[in-house]
Amino acid sequence: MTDAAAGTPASPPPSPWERERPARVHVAPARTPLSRERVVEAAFAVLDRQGLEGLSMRQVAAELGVAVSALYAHVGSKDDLLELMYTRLYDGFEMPEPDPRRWQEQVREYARSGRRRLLSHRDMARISMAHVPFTAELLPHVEALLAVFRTAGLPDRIAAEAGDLISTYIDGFVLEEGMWRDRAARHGGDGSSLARPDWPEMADEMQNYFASLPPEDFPHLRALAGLIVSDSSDERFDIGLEIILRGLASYLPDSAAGPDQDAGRAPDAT
Amino acid sequence: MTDAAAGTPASPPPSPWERERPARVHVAPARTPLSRERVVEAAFAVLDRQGLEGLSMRQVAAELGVAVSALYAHVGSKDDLLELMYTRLYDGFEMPEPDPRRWQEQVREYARSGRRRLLSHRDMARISMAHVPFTAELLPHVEALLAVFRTAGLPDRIAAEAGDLISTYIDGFVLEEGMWRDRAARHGGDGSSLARPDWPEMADEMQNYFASLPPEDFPHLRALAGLIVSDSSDERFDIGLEIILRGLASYLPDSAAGPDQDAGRAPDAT
DNA sequence: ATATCTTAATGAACACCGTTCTCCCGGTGA
DNA sequence: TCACCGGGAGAACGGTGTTCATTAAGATAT
Repeated sequence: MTDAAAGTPASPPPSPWERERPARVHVAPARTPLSRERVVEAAFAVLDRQGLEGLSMRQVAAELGVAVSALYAHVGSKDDLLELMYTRLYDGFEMPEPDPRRWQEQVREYARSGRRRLLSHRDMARISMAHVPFTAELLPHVEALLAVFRTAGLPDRIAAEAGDLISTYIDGFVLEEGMWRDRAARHGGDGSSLARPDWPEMADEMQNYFASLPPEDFPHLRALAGLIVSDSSDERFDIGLEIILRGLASYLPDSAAGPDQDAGRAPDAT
Repeated sequence: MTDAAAGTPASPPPSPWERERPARVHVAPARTPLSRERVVEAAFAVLDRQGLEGLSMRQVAAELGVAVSALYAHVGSKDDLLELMYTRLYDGFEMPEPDPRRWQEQVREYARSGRRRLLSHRDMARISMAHVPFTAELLPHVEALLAVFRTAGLPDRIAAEAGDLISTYIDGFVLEEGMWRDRAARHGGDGSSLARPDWPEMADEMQNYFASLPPEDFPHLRALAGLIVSDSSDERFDIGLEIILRGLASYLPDSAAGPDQDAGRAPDAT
């Protein structure tokens, strides 16, 4: 493409059997070296912009201005890349020093910050759901969480399940949040470049739909409609969390009489 | 659609947020009746044989000995097909008549049979996790579940969350089960046509791994290792379920004194 | 300075994927 | 009898993850 001069007889196009020599066009503007970290970073950029469906190796490569195959020198496979993204979610995740008197508040804090991290990247809950934290980098976090439960005095069988239980709850809750968000986006932004959430309108439609159900067949759904499509996801998250915490607390040896003083509603998350 | 579940309440009109399906199945088949039902059936066959990654329109078509494009006369899209599979999971799912005195046992039964259904098809939990039961066919089930919670006397805010909570728990638990199963299969059956689970060997390896962790850094993980990789998934499922049930029970107006007589450990003991 | 080795990036290729389009066959209603 | 039309066939389009041989560039050794 360099020599398209008009005056000189143009070279014929190369015959198919002779290998075309690129003649060193468009090379090397002294770019920063590609690294695993940069690949993961670009993957997050693509994920946030296009969602998990749009997260392809080619898109990541395009984000970096690099060939697709160059990525495989740093990540091994797409699954590998997703696992790196999953692991990176927990970078700098501070785990509490177990304090038996504050264990419920500590779990609350863990769960809320976990949800916050999941919400910080689009479709991140879907990625998290597909992975298990039993890798070398993540085991310390699991240990710290189990420490909270066990030093709180929970029986071993309960403590062992508690970790899975709240982790699954966090992932599942945020995943469902994302599904509603996507649905609302598809609802409002029809093919437009920018799909605005349009959540209030959709919540209204759902309310109307629930209200239109035959009252004799769906009394409870109608009664709870307002709470189910509640616009305050934070509150819903805290309620589910509290249910689990109360269930765990009931296994404390000294909890012969219901929830302790710390098991009330959370003081409204920010 | 011709044979709706007889025992369950009638399906309401489709909600506005669920995508409209062509639903052009009305012609009486004269010859080979390639029907929506047969497509879904073939999809399940492929799913069970090849897993979710191997479930492609082309594979389904091959299963039926038919061209790929023929499928689109009956299902509209792959997402549509997945939703049909998700919906079919609940076919013939009998929901209990709410009985305030047996509500915990009713929830236990619901959860266990839900898990059983999820386990009846490979990777089904992943499909279930990606969907929401607020479609016309599934709303009656949601209603019935909420009925159990509400007639049990749970406050509305709690009952509204309880449905999501245990549904998420069931899906999440089975999804994790499947992940371990896959990992074990990849572990033992290396490329072979038949990947045997080989679970005991992998459980041993995990035990060894946990045991090899530095005791001063991972005391709790080491202490709980045996319970975490327990070979009895049924028991683990029941324990997590019991935690949730106890948490819910704590919101009952008359539960000033901890768990009631029905909230003990599941009958199956270690 | 020259030759060699190493590393990372390239572009083409492969085998798939979901979806759509056109074409054609065969049974049905008039 | 004949036009019609729905359902299946087959090819095609643009996209996917991954692999391969080749090349450009830098470092090292002679």
